Amino acid sequence: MSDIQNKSDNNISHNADNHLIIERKAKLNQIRNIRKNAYPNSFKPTITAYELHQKYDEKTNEELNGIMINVKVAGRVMLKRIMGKSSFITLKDNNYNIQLYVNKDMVDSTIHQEFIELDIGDIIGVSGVLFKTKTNELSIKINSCELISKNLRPLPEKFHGLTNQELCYRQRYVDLIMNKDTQDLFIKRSKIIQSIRNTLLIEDYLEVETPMMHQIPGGATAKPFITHHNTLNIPLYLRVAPELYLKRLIIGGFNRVFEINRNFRNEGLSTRHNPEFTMVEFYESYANYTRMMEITEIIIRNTAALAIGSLEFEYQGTLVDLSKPFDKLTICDAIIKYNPEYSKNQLEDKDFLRNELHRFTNNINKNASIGMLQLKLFEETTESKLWNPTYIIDYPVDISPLARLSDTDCSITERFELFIVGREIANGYSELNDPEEQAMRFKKQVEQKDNGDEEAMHYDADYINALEYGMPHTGGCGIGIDRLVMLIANAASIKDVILFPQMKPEC
RNA sequence: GGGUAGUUAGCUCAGCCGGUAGAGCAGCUGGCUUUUAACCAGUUGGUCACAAGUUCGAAUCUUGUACUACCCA
Repeated sequence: MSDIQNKSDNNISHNADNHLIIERKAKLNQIRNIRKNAYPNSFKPTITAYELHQKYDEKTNEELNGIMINVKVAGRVMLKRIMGKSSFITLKDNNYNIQLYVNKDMVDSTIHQEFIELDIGDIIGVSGVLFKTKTNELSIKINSCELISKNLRPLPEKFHGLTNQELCYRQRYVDLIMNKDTQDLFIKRSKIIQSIRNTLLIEDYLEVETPMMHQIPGGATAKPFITHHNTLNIPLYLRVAPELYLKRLIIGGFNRVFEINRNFRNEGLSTRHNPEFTMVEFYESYANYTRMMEITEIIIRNTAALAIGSLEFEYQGTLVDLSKPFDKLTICDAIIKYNPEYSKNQLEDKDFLRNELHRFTNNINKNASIGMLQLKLFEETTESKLWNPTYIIDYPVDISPLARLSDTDCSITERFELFIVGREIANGYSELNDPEEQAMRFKKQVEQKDNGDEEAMHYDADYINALEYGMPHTGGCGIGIDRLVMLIANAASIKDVILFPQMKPEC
C-alpha cells in the first residue's frame, strides 16, 4: 500500500494552481481563521429540492405567503445573480435546482455579505421561507446561510458545461456536477440492472456471488488478467466469466441461479470494450437453450419498458423495435437473408467460402471447419446488419467448448447469440453436462493453448469432478449489461455507460 | 496494429496563406430592489499538448512523441 501511495503522491498536484484556485484557497484560509472548523458537519436539511418542487410548485405566491413554510435545504451553488439589493443563487441538490433569494434590507448585513461572496461550486446549507417570484419560480427567501464545503476548483462554464469528452471520463465527478444527461444515464443504468434482477427474482432465480479470483480461469475464451496471492504463493486470475462456478451451484442443487457482477478480460480498449465489464449470467436446470431465449427476450423487453417506457426507441438515429418476437436464424440462414447473393449450396462449399473470405481477410485458419468458415463469413457480411433483435443459433462446436451438442448434427451446438443494432448482446446455450465429453473438449482447448492461443481455456479438473456428480440438463445465458445500457440509453461508446472507464494514464 | 481528426486562459471556442496571443463565461473592482446563460463599465489571467526541424521570426509550415475521438483490422 505504502509503495503505491508514494508513487501516486507524485501526481497529486498534477494541475498546478492557477490564480482562481489561489484566490479560493485564500478564502478557505479566512474561513479557517474565523470558524473552528471550515468543514462543519451539523447542518441537516429538512427537505430536498425535488420534494420542494413536488409539494409546492402548484401553489401560488399568495398561498405560500399565507402558510409561511420554513425549510432547510443543502446543495451546490451553480449560478449567481448578484444585484444591488436583491440577489439570487441557483442551488443544485441531488440533480434538482432550487432558487435562493436574499434581500439586503431584510436580513442581517453579514448574512447578505456571506451570501453574495459565495463562489459558484460552494456547497451550502440555507434556511428560509418559500415564495414565488414574479416569473412564478419557486424560491427560498433565505434568513441564514452556512458554508458546508468550499469549492476550490472552479466549475466549468455555466452554459456549455463540460463537453471535453476526455475530461468527462477522467473526472466523472465534474461531468456529473455539470451534466444532467450524465446523471440521468447512470440512473437509467441502475434501473436497467434493477429490472434484470427483478425479472430473474420473479422467475424464482437465486442471486449468488461466486469468486472473482480464480485459480484456473474459465467460462469463456478470453485472455485473463493475472495477479499473485502472497501467502499461498500462487498465481490468481481475475475471472473472465463466472460460468463454471454457477454451474457448480446447479450441481449443488440450486435449480435457478444468477449473478450480476464484473468480468475482466485482458483485451484492447475500444468503444465496445472495457477491460472490466458487467454481465448477468443466469442458469436454469431442466431447461434448454430455447427456454433461455424466451427468458432473455423477457429480460430485455422489461429493461426497455422500465428504463424508457417503450419497446420502440431510437439508437443513434435509427429505430429499434423490441416489441415483435425476436428473429431466430441459423448462421447460414442469416447470411442468405441479409446477403441474397449467396446460395445455400455455396455456403456448404468449403472452397467457395475460403475464396469468398479472402475478400475480407487473409487471416483464415488452414484447418478451419466448414462451420468456422460459415461463422467467419457471417461476421464479415451479416453481423453488422442485424439491427432489430435476432438470435443466431447453432454455433460450431469448435468455438463452443461448454455447450451441448445438437442431437441432429454433431458439428454444431445448441447455442445462440443475440444481436441488436449489429452488436452481440447475449450468449447462451444448453449446457454440456456430460463429464467425459467435457473433459475431451477441455483437452482440445489445452492443445490450442499449447499451440499459442492465449484465449483458449485451461483444463479445470475440479469442474469435471463436479460434473461427475451429475448435472441435470441446464440452460444458461449471459447478457452484457454495458452493451445493453448502451442500447437502451442510446450511448455510442461503452465509456459513456461506465462511471469510471479505464483510460490510458495521462502523461 | 493501420488511417483520419483534434489538443490555444479554469471552462466553451476563435486565430492556422509565418510578423507583439483573442472572445464569451468564470475571477477581481465598481454600479444595479424579482433575476434566471441577469445586465452595464473597467480589469487580472497563456510554456498555444510535448520535442526537434525549417526560418531573421513558428500557435500557424515539416517531422516525431503523448493523449483523446472516429473509422478499419
